[in-house]
Amino acid sequence: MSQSERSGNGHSREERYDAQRIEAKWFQRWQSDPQLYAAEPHSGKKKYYVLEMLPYPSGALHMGHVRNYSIGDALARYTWMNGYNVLHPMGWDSFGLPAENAAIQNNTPPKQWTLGNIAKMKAQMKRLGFAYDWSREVTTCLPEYYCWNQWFFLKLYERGLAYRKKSKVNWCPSCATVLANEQVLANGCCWRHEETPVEQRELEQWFLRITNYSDELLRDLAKLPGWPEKVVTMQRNWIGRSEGALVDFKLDYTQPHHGFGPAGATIRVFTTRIDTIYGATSIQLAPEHPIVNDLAADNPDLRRKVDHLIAEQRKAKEKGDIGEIEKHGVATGRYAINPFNQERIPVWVANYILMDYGTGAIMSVPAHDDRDFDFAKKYKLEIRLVILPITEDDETMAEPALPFTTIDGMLINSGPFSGLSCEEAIKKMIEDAEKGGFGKAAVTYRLKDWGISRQRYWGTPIPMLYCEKDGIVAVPEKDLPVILPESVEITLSGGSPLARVPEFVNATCPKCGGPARRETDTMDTFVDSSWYFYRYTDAHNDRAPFDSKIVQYWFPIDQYIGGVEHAILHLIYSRFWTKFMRDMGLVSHDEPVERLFTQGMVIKDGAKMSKSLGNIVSPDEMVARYGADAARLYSLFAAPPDRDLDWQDSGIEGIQRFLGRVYRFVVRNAAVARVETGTAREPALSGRSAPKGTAEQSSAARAIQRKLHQTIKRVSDDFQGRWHFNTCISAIMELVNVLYGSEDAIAQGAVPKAFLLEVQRDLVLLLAPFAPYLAHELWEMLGQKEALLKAPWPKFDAELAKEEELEIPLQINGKLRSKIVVPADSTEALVIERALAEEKVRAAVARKQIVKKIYVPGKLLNIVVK
RNA sequence: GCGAAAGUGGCGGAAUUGGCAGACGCACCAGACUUAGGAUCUGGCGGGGAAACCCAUGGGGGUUCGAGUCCCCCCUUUCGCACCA
Repeated sequence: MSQSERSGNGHSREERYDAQRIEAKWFQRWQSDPQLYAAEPHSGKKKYYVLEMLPYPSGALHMGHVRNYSIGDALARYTWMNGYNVLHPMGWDSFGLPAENAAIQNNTPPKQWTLGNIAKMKAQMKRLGFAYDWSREVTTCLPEYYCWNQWFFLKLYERGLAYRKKSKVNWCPSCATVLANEQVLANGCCWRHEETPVEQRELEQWFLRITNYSDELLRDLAKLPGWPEKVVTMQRNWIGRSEGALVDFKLDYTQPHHGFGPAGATIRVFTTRIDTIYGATSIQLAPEHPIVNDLAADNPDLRRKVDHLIAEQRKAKEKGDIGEIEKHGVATGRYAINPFNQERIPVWVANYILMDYGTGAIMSVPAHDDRDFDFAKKYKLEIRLVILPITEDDETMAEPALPFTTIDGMLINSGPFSGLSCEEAIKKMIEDAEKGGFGKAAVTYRLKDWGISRQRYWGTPIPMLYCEKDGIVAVPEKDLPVILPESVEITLSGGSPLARVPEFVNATCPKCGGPARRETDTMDTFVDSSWYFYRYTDAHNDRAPFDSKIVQYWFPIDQYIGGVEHAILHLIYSRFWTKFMRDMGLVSHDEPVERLFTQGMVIKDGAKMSKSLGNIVSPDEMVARYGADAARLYSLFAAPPDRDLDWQDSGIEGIQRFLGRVYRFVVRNAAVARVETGTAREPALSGRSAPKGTAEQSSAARAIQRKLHQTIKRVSDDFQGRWHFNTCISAIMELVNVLYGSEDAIAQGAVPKAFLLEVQRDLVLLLAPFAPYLAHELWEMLGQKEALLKAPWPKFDAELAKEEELEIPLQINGKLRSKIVVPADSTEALVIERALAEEKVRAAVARKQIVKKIYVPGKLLNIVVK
């Protein structure tokens, strides 16, 4: 076929790549087979659990979802093709505040709104061709699921891991509910209302004792080599373990007219540098420290100043520039005794001390701490040097620049401890403090217990009752689930909407049979997502959250894929939940997720897509214009998946063009190859049955074969390694370009037909994980009967991928001067001989002395001359 | 302030181990075809220069036969953490 015949009067109708027609056809077929993507319950195959983070059913998928699921779907399909029993489920994180907002705005019940959204998004996912096992779909807002949230809550309560306490909580006025610490942004605003400062309120709340697992959550990060370093670091920082000591400073009551108040006579400080304690020249208390209240009780002037500090701290916290505010404080006029040397040091209140870290009190050592140094300078407090740097020459030990904060030092001015290294001193001083009963080793954490009470309607009811006689009483397991009532008036003020539903609130105490009031708070939705991936393995179990034996088969999750924004919240709660379930005997592993992948954001014009910027790209529109395959392939092609992706409409057009090229090539060559191979006149080119170098193998055919196997390697390697699907898709494009470049040779019959069929088969197989619609269409066109979903992945043959000739760049003194083509098996001597015969090299080397010849086999030759 | 990642053509990006910088795609330019299409095919495309060549991976040094890649200093961007005692 000549070029003009091929493209002459435009493409005939069947040569046009009509994504909509193809995708509609396969969509229909796939819908008619609900078992298509089902995981096998009993299988001798190796299992593979690939999971994408379940979405919140907001109403429509966005491009971030498409990207996330395209990665997971490609992996699932690749894994199927490699013979695994694959679990690839999907579900809905469907409780949460937006449903209530929608209810208020549209007067639609949250359930109806949510289920409607789920239906819409599920249809979008199906249209995009994602291969989910829908028989395992999990919808967290349905009683079949949240029943088990309640069941777990009872188990936590039985084990003392759920408890109720009055505490200062983060209150978002916009959400009209409490937030977990993890849901408060660094700027002190709500994670969902980035402009709304979170307030502090005192409320009775339910907490989960995640801090029981602080150490294990930290330690087991070492068991997660398959997690991004970044996420591991974020979790480590979030847990914030800090090793040090608690030391008690007694208030000095030898001062006239002072007793002590309800907070006692002892100020307990936390320090990581007990070795510097002889340098402590003041005690600094957080403004909200209980002892401050006592000290200010009969001192209105101090009270006023302290209140000012509190207000200032709060304001800074709300503005988000805590850390930026200037350090200042106020002397209380009182003194405390350093238990090591009985020295009286002044007690201050300072705005840089936080009540919610450590003990809310520190010993201030200006010479060896940056902040204490600044503070002491400002208020002219004594700065006493107690640590010297260790130098080579002991004689000339110089005074360091202050503050000297490093721990590689030696103590001076520290009584019996002088002369010890810091490390030694820390050990010894803690021992002495323990012996003396005024201190001990201690570890503090930044991680706090997880407050899960939410004063909202659309969530899992907490299965607890309050009886006038028996107090707090758990709902008996047999009475679960506590059903969330459906006709509830929803407002965003006045506490939980459930409190206004008498049928819900009024209950009977299971202990005494008397009247009881039901808990009207619901659970944080992060409870739902902490264990949902276990439910997928046994989604219809109505006797237990899941069967442990089934979980045993599928867990851990082999690959979890989602956004890095869940690095702390969801991923730390999930780890906690797994450990708690392990301690219950429900599961036997320590960590739920073997490998984690965090994909980058999809942005447009350099900014995150958002309504206000008007730069939203709608998946529906992309699918309608270019097809699902193009949308998916582009989302993988435009950038490596771990980086942000800058969406460009012209880019997806290029992808559509590429799919068209593939389509047209197969349309032109499928039938030819099929018919001819039916007669088996020509040997297949590849495989061991066809010896290389036989006459039938034109150089064009060999070139195609070489490129094919190089492509198989590149694509396969990427699935095993870096997941740089952008480069493996470009590799497939290169293969297609080679096929186009060979069309004249094909037309002349220089490419054996059986091989032509095989190349097309492999091309389709390579494309199948990324563009399933087109791949299925072409697979059928090639006359393949086997199911493409589980057809074996093409095998890479290194022999067939080998180049016969190599182009060797020639450098003179490291500068590229020329290139020569040599047989691939050339010896170094031959390459050098040929290189020296090359004209440009001869000129460059003339009248010069060759100092050195560096040959990198198959790569390059560098001749060093003088 | 601390920690991490990144910085390469007009654009997205490639170069996985120190070995031809710019693969693949977009945009653009030219040509072909013409049932005139926002289709398809072919070719060109970092900068300078007629050419030989020279310059070029945020900037400056260094190591090396050879550096986008390794080392040191600096700049910028993004992300995370942040009075954490």
